[in-house]
Amino acid sequence: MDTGIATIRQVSVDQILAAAEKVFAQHGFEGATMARLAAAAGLPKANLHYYFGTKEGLYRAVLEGILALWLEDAAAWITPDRHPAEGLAGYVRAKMAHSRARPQASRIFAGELLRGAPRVMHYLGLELRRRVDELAPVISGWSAAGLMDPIHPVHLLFCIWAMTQTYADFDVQIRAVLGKVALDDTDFAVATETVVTLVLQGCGVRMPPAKRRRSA
Amino acid sequence: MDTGIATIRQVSVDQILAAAEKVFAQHGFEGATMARLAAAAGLPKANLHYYFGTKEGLYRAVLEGILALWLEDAAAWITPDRHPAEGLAGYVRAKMAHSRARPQASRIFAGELLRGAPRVMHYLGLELRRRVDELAPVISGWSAAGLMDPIHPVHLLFCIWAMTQTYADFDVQIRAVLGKVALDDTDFAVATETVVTLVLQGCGVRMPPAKRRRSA
DNA sequence: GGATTTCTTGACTGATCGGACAGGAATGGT
DNA sequence: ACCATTCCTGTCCGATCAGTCAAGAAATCC
Repeated sequence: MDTGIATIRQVSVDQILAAAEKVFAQHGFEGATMARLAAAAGLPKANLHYYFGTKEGLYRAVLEGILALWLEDAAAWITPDRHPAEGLAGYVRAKMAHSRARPQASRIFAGELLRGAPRVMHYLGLELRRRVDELAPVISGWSAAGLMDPIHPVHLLFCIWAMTQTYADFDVQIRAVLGKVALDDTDFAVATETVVTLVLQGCGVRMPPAKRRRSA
Repeated sequence: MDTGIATIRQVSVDQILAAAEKVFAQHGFEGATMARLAAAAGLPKANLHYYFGTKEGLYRAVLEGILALWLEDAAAWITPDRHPAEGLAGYVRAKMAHSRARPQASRIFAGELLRGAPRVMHYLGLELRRRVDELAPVISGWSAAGLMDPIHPVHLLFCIWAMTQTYADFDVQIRAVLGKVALDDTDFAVATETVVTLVLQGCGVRMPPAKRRRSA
């Protein structure tokens, strides 16, 4: 229990969580039934109740896994020691990669927000806000140092989140408009560069003083 | 029936649709129950079935009303005869105003997209795509005329939609981070100017040749 | 003012939901 | 070999769901 070599438990739990991420992303909390969640996990329905108690317990477990994964990029890239050209571009690229690799996670979070976040309100008001309060001064500092235009740092974050996550949340729309069954490497590269350009130029980021550069 | 002075019908239908927009926006399609929809409309449950047949019929009616309202701004602002500084800024401002005035409509649409648009797929692939195919050349034309940087016009639209609609769809998140119960005029003004700046500067829009200007 | 259509309503139904539970199977420690 | 714990699963249950229905009330038409 403490020592926890609960291999069977670990495997089953992971199996259920992975399946639940897909099902909840596709059907939402109310639309997902325990029967479907169980079928997706390849386990009897009662097993899900055995490991997670209730449907909401399972949902929260999925969300918590996502949220833990959710707040890494910003803190890693938006730091005072970086030039904004590096920090903002790196952050946008990381989030875009994230949108491509795990779109379902993003969609579950989006669905929760759409409904007013009834199950993660505490997180929004506390944890997320605390994180933003750490990021905003960094961006303001860049502006004050003359490395970029003065811009409202929090609204800039909202805009970055919106642009990057739209490629995960609303990808049906994007695929429909582009007339593609799935977005390929090129599509994502173009999208990423568009967002990076909008952010860097939009914030009037001056170019950094000639460090190492990758080929275009 | 044809001549249609069906006043009672008209009133009831509008009443139900208005209530349904709120309920569907808050709870989603699966989460909204006919009982709750009826309660919000102040009518017995059976009345909703009398006028709309099924729950999905009501939902589609709500969505269609939204979609009709949805595609006006772009065609009005993104036109070849405008300078991009005027067209893009005007479009962004219009969409931001929209996000503030009718956030619930935006949320229903967003919820539908999140789930893969099972009920409006035809619209995405046909109507929306057709509209975008009309808008993209206008933007490309602006770039070709040297009025702004060359940028992928469709991805630019995706980004504009994302940024403007995030203030409707995810306003819980925004309110939580800003620590506000509701966004006031100032908040929305700052948000709007942030988005306008990101778009105009981000696209490298040259300033138009000295027309009338408002004070800053 | 009687007939006819439109509208309203509470009561009902079959299906499905989340969840409970008890007992059987497998596992692991000794 | 034994036992205790963990894990698995078919079956059941009360609640709630979308949708039905028949009969009453209101409005409309001739």
